[in-house]
Amino acid sequence: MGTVGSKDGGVGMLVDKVRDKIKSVLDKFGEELESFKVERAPENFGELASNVAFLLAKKLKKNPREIAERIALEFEKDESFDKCEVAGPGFLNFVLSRSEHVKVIEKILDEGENYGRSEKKHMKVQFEFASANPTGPLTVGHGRQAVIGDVLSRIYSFLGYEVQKEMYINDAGRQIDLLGYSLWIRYNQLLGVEGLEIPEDGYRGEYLVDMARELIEEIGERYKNVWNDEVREFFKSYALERNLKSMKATLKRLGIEFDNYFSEKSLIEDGTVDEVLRILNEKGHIYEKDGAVWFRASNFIDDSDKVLVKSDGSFTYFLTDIAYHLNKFRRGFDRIYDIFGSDHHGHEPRLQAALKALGIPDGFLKVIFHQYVTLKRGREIVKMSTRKGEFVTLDELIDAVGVDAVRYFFCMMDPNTHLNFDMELATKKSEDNPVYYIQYSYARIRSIFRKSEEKGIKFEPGKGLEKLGNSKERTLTLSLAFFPQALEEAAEEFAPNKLTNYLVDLAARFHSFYTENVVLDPENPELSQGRLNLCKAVEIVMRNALNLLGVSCPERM
RNA sequence: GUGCCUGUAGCUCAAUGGAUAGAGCGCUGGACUCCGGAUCCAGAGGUUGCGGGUUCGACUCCCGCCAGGCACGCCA
Repeated sequence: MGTVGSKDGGVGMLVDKVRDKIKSVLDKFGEELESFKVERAPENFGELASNVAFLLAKKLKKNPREIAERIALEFEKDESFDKCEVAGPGFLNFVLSRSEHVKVIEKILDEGENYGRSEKKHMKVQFEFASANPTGPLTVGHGRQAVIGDVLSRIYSFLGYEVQKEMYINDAGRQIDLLGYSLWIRYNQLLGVEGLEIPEDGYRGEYLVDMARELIEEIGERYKNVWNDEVREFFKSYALERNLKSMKATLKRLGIEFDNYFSEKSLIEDGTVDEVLRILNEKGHIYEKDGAVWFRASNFIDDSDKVLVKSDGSFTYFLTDIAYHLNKFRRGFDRIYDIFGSDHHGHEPRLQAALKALGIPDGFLKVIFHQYVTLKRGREIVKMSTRKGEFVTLDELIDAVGVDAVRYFFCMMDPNTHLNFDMELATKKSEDNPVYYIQYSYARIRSIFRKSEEKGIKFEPGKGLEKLGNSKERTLTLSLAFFPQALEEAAEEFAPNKLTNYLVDLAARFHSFYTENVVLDPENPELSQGRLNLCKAVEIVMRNALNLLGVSCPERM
């Protein structure tokens, strides 16, 4: 099945129980199957279901129903199962015994904040994300990438990987030159110098005017009408530092901090870029044409050759990025995950080609793409562009809807789909908001525990679990057992929305349970204890999940 | 023109080749003298963009169209 796995060799306990049993039955039959499904059964089809009979039927060229019935017989003698039925064309539907359900809750109470965590995998991986050009404030689009990267990092870490979060700083190249020059122009404009205009492809955002104003306070008119190499470097590095600082501050508001920041310029200065050129040259993968140095991408992929060194002698972003990945490889990572906006998708094939040319193994780099965010104010679509300076910044969005909503909303949809973010709706803070729905269920549980003391029912961990067993209790417990599987799917598919979907479902099942069952009933102390324990298990799973999402767990709302 | 992503209920989105395609919002109608009604229960709502193909079985895989987004630079 999965490559991620957990310390029990896969997923939730109940699922493992079924899986192991099926395996042993197959073994008894002298058969073997590479993989088969064990999943949550639809309503009215038991608790868990497997498609194993279909797969075996295909292999043996027999009737799936007959095979399913033979397998089902083997389950009748097993005390861990209350029921095993054949349904439809050959599905196997299982109902687990009460003692198996009890074990789930006991395990969660026992493991607490470690429930769902996997043992160390001794795999060193890196997530690189939010590597926006430090040429202006982070936009909403960057925010989506940052949150996805941060949540995936948290999940992978929880699942036993050694994870490093890194941000690449594009502090070399033409964009930074333009940034510095744009700032110099704003500076001079404020000082009353006439006839200066920011170039067409320069940075026109208001933030540079503010920055120039502060710069004047710091250094006065020292660089008025002065433009030379020294001044250029000064404005470049000043603008860069300031932008970087504000980017970090914004991300920190969202609870995102990096383990490492990596400078593009350092790759030029330490010779890695030259080394890449040398290696590629030795291997015959580059050539000169029109005064530029080209990479033979066409030898590896269906694409045209790409420039590495421009005719003016400067390096392309592509070249430094190759050097960057060579550096990552040498740092000993087992795997690199780059998170890119979809507008960079054309970059991946040639980067992969270059890594291949350098002799870096296939599969070292995995690129995760996310589609961009369409920001709306009501019906009006807000067009975002850093360079023109028309954007709603990530900071503004956080101001408007809060950290929890921002993080949750960026996670709640498949990264591969376009995200419509209606600020008007998000600022409503109404019950439309799934994050409130989930947090409300958490606060409700906390409230029950506060109430329990008032009612004189002291919570006793592990007590009364055998009293549980009605349908709401069972379905809720089943959901708890699926938490590790939800995490695994989120990790394997790089889809934080698997986790948000899991949480909404868990919250709904809790609310439903809560409505039908009185938890604190002085007339039934044993049952009250059982239900309190179930609530505690839900609380633990919710907290673990919310922590991975970076969303807060309110005691009260 | 070429490549990538997307197309599912009125809207926003789910559904590792499986059972009757599911949630939320909105709409209609119900539910606390009781642990938090920011909740719950029920109902209406579908030719999964269109057309072929693969097979026991397709929203899912393959081919061809249509629509939207993105990218096709000696920008990053």
